[in-house]
Amino acid sequence: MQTKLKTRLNSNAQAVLDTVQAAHNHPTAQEIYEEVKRLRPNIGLASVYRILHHLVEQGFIKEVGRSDDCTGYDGRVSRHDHAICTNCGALLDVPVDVIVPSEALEQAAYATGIELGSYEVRLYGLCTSCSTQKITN
Amino acid sequence: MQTKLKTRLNSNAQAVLDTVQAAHNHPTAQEIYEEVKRLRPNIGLASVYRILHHLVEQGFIKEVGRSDDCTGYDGRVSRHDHAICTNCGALLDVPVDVIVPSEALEQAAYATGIELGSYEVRLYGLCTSCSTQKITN
DNA sequence: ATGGAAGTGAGAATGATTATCATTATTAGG
DNA sequence: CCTAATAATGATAATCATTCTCACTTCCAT
Repeated sequence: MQTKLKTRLNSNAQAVLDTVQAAHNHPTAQEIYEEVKRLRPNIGLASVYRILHHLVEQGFIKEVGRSDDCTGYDGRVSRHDHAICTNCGALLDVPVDVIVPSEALEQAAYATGIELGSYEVRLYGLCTSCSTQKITN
Repeated sequence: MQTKLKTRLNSNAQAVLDTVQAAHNHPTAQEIYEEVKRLRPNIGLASVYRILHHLVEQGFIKEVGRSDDCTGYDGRVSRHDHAICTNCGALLDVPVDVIVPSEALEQAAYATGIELGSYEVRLYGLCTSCSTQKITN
C-alpha cells in the first residue's frame, strides 16, 4: 500500500474543510455535519466522519480531545497552545505562543525516552464567563 | 447542597483507589474493573464508574484523555507533564518537570482571558518502541 | 461508452459511559 | 439488640458518539 497524496479535494471534502477552517470553537463531527448540510443537504454523517479522518491524515486539520467525550476538530494546524476551563470545559486557543525553553523540552523528551516532534502547553483555569459567575455563587 | 467531604472510603472505593494508584499506565475504567474484581469479585462495572467519579471529584485521582476514545485515570494528582506517541497513541508520564517561565504563562492566560489555575506541557513524538520500529519500515 | 476504483449515504452495529431500580449494607437513635 | 432512614451496590437497560456495511453513484482512463 503506497502513500497516496491527494492533490485535489472533491466538493464534499472541500465543504467540510472550509467549515472546519471557518470555525473558531473546535467543532464536533455533529456540529460540522449540521453546518455542511446547509451547503450540501444530501451529505451523510458517515461521510463527514470519513472525510474528517482523511483531512486529519493528510494534515489539513487536527483532532483535539474535548472534556465532554466527543472529538473536536481544529483548522489551525500550526503549533499553538490551548486553555481549558476547569468549570465548563471550554477549550480555547491561546492567541500567543507560550515559549518553553528548548533545553527543558529536550531534557524532558530524553528523560521520557521519546523522539520529540512537537509540543503543546495547556493552561487550566476559569474562562471569563465562569470566572464572573463564580463570584455570584 | 453542601460540599460533602468523606473522610473515609469504604472498601470498594479503597480497592479502586489502590488499583489506580498502583497503576503506571493511566488505566481505563474497564481495566480498573478487571483488576479490582480480583480482590472484590462481586463489584459491578457501574460501581467502578461511580467510585471513579467520586474519587475525581474529591481530588484523589485525575482524569486523562486518551487517544482511543476512552477515559484514563491517573493516581498522580500533583502537577506533571505528559508525552503522547503520535504513532501508537501511548500516554506517558514525563518523569521531570518541564519548567515554563511564569511570565510566559501569565501573559498567555491574560491574552486568553482566563484565570490561570495550573498548566501541563504535552510532548508529541515517537515512543521508544515506535521509534525503533520505524527504522525497519 | 465502459469497466473498475473510489466515494457516498442510510441504516445497523459497536462500545464506552450513564441512568434506572430493586436490593443490600450502614448508621443513628431508641 | 431492633429499626427506620439513608447511602451504596450491582444487574441491566438506555444513551450517544463513532464505525461498519453495503448497495448504489461518480469519476476517470482507456
